[in-house]
Amino acid sequence: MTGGRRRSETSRLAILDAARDLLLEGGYEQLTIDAIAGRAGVGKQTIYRWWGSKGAVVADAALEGGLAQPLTPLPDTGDIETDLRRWLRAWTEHLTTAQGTGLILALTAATADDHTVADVLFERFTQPHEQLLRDRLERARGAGQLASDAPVPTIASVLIGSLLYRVLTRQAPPTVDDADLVVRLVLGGAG
Amino acid sequence: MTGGRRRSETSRLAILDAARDLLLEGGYEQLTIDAIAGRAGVGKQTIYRWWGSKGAVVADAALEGGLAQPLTPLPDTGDIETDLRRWLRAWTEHLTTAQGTGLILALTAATADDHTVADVLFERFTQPHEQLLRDRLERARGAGQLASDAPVPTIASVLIGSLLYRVLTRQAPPTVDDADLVVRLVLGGAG
Amino acid sequence: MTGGRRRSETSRLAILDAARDLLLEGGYEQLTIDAIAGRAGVGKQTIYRWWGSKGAVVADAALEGGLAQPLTPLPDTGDIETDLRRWLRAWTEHLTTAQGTGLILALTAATADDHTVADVLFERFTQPHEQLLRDRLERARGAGQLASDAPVPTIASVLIGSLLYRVLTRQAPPTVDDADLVVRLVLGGAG
Amino acid sequence: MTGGRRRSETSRLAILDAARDLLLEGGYEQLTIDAIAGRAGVGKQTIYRWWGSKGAVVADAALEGGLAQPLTPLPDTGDIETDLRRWLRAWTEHLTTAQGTGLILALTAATADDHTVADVLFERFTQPHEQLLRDRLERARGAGQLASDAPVPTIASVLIGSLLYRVLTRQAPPTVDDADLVVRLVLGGAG
DNA sequence: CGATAAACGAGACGGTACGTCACGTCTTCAT
DNA sequence: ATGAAGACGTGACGTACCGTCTCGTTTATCG
Repeated sequence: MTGGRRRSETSRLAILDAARDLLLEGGYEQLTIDAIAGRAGVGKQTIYRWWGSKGAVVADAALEGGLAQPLTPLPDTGDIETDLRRWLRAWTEHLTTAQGTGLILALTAATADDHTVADVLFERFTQPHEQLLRDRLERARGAGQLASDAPVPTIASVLIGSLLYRVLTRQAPPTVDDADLVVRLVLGGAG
Repeated sequence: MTGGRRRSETSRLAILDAARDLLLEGGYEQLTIDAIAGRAGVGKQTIYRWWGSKGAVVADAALEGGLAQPLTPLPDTGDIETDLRRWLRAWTEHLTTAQGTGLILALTAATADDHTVADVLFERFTQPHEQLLRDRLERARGAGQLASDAPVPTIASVLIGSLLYRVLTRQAPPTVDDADLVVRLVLGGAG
Repeated sequence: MTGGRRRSETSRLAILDAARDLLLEGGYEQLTIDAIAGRAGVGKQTIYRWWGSKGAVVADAALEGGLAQPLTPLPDTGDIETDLRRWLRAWTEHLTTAQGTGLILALTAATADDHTVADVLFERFTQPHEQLLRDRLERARGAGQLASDAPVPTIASVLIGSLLYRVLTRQAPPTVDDADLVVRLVLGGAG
Repeated sequence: MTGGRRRSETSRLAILDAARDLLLEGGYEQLTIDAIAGRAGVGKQTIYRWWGSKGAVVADAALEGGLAQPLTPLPDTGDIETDLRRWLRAWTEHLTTAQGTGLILALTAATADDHTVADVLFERFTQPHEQLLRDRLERARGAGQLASDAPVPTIASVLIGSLLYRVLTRQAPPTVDDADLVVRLVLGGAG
C-alpha cells in the first residue's frame, strides 16, 4: 500500500488563509466550515479529512497563519523591569487592535468549547509564550534582580492572566499604563 | 384590557433549573434551547419571551440558579494577607470541582461568543465580585496595610486573572499553594 | 397535548407542485430534495417531516399533482371490445407524450428503488386503475361477452403489463394499432 | 508506439463479480462505484477507464456475471401451448427467488434511470429473449397452431409484460398457475 | 537487455446532495 | 394574555459518493 495522491499544500494553505480572513472579518461565531471551504475553493471533506473541528482549524490558522504575535524571545536589556514592561506593552497594544482582540476571543471560545483544541493551543501557543517569559525571569533571578525564592511560574501566569482578564471582560481594552502598573505590582508588591 | 395571565414563576424557575442541569451535564456547546424547553416542560416561546438568547438564559441560570460561588463579602480579620488567602483559596477550591470548572468554561464560552452576554455577566457577576475584593483592599490601604499608592483595581484584576488563566489552560487545576504564592507575590513583589 | 401549529396546506401543495415541475423538466435523476425545497420556498425538514424519501414525494406528486391519468371509470358502451380499445388507446396516447413517459419511468424507478414507495403506489395508483378495468371486465362477463370462466385478473394484468413493457424498453412508444392488437389478442386469442 | 501494460482480466472479472454481489445484496440504489472498487480490490480509475457509468457496469455484470436466466432456445415439443407454458413457468420460478426478483428490480431501476443503460440492456438482454420467443411462435404459426394473422410481436410483448407487471407491483410473486392462465388467455382469448 | 509507457491500487481532490439539528418565529388550542 | 405544543423557513452541520487527478508500482513491448 504505497500509492495515493499526496496532501495538497495549496489547499492546506488556502484553508488556513480563508479561516484567518473570515475570523478577522466576522469573528468566531460567523465562522463556518462552509464559508471556509467556499472561500478557500475547497471541498468540505478536505477540511474534515485533516482537522477534527472548527476549533482545530482556527487553532492552526492562529499558529501558522501569522495571526498570533510572533514568538520572539523577550529583549534582555539587563533590566528586568524594562523588559517586562516592553513585553507586556507589546501584548497590550496587540490586544488593542480589533484583530488582536478578535483572535484571542476566538481562541478562548475554541478553548472553552473543546478540550482537544485547548490542549493543542496550550502546547503550541500558550506554553511557548509562557516559556519565553519564564526564561527571562530566570535570568533576572540569576542576576540578582529578583529574589532568590521568586516564584517564576506564578509571576508568568499572573502577567498573562491579567491580560486575559482584560480581554475577556470586554470592557475597556487594557492600556499601556495598565501594563506598567501590573509590572510594578508584580515586581514591587503592594505591601 | 386589564387582565391577562401573569408570568409563571414556576416556568421561570423550571427553565433556569433545566439550563443549569444541562450546562453541568454537557457544557455550553451541548446546551440547546430545545433541550431546555423540553427538560423544563415549557414551550420555546416562553423562553424567547423573557430572554433574548441562549447566552442570556445561561447567564441568568449562573446567577440565580445557585451555580456561582455566593456573593459574600470578604472576611475582615484585620490582616489583609490572611483575608486574600482565604478568598483566593475558596475560589481555587471551587474551581477544583468539575462543576466549578465546567461553569467557568461555559460562562467563558458564552462571553467570548456573545457581546451582550459578556456585558450582562460582567455587570452582574464579574464586577460585583471584583468590587468586594476592591472594598477589602481599600480598607486595607486605609489601615496602612497597603502602600498609599497601591493600585487597587490592578491588584484585583491580577488576582482574578491568575485564576482565569489556570482554568482556561485546562492543564492542572490550581492548588491552595498556588493561591498562597499569588497572594504573597501581589503583596510582597518579586523584586 | 392539544396545541401545536397545524400542517401548512400551502407548503404541502408548493412541495408537490415543485416536485411535479422539476420532474417534468429534468426527470427523476435530476430531481433532488434540495431543488424541491428551493423551488417550493420551503425548508428541507418540512419535506422530511411528512415524506420519508424522494420516491414518496414523487408518488404523492403523481397522485395529487395531477400528473397521472385521471381515475375515471371505463366507458360502458355495452361492447367490451370497444371499451377496452378506448381505455388502452387513451393510455397509449398518454404514454406517447414526454410527460407521460417521464412520469411512468420516474414512478417505476421509485418503485424499483424503494419497497415502501412501491406499496403506496400500488395501493393508490396501480390497484385502483386495475380495479376499474376489472369492474368493466366483470360486467362484460355478466353480460355474456366474455367466457364464464374468463380469468379477469389475468386479463387486467396482461393489458397493463403490455403497456409497461413498451415504456420500459424505451424503444418506440406504443401506437394506437398496438393497442388494438393487444385487445384483439386478449379477447380472441391467437390459436 | 512502444508497449504498455495490457488490460487486466483479473480486475475486469473482479469488478463484475463485485458489482453483481453488491447488486444482489443491496439493490441498484445502494450500489456505488466506491463500493465496487473496494470490494473488487481495484482503483476507481480502473472502473472509469473501461466503463462510462455505474449503469454500464451493472449492465455488463448482469450480462456477463451469469445473473440472468441463460439464453437458451425454447423447447420445441411440437405443441406451442406446452412450450410456452414451460418457458413462462421457468421465468416465473426464476422470479420467485430473491435473486431473480432483485436482479429484475435492479435492472429496471437502471433502465428507468439511464437511457444508455436501457439501450444496452434492451439490445443484449431483452431483445434476444424476445427473439427466442418470437422464433418459436413463428414456427407454431407455420405449423398451423396459431392463426395465420396472429400478431407474433404482440404475443411476445404481452407474455413478457405480464411477468414484468407482477414483479414491479411487488405484491405476491407470480405463481405457476398464473403462468398457465396467461398462456391460455393469449392462445385462446377471453371472448 | 534496458528504456518506455500504459494500466494498475491507492487515495486526495473540488463538488453536489444528502438527511439531521438547532435556531428563532409563527400558529393553534387550552388555561 | 400567557403557556405548552409543535410546524415553519433558514442555514450549518458532518457524511457519502461522484468523477477527476496525482502518486508510486507493476507489467508488457520495443529498440
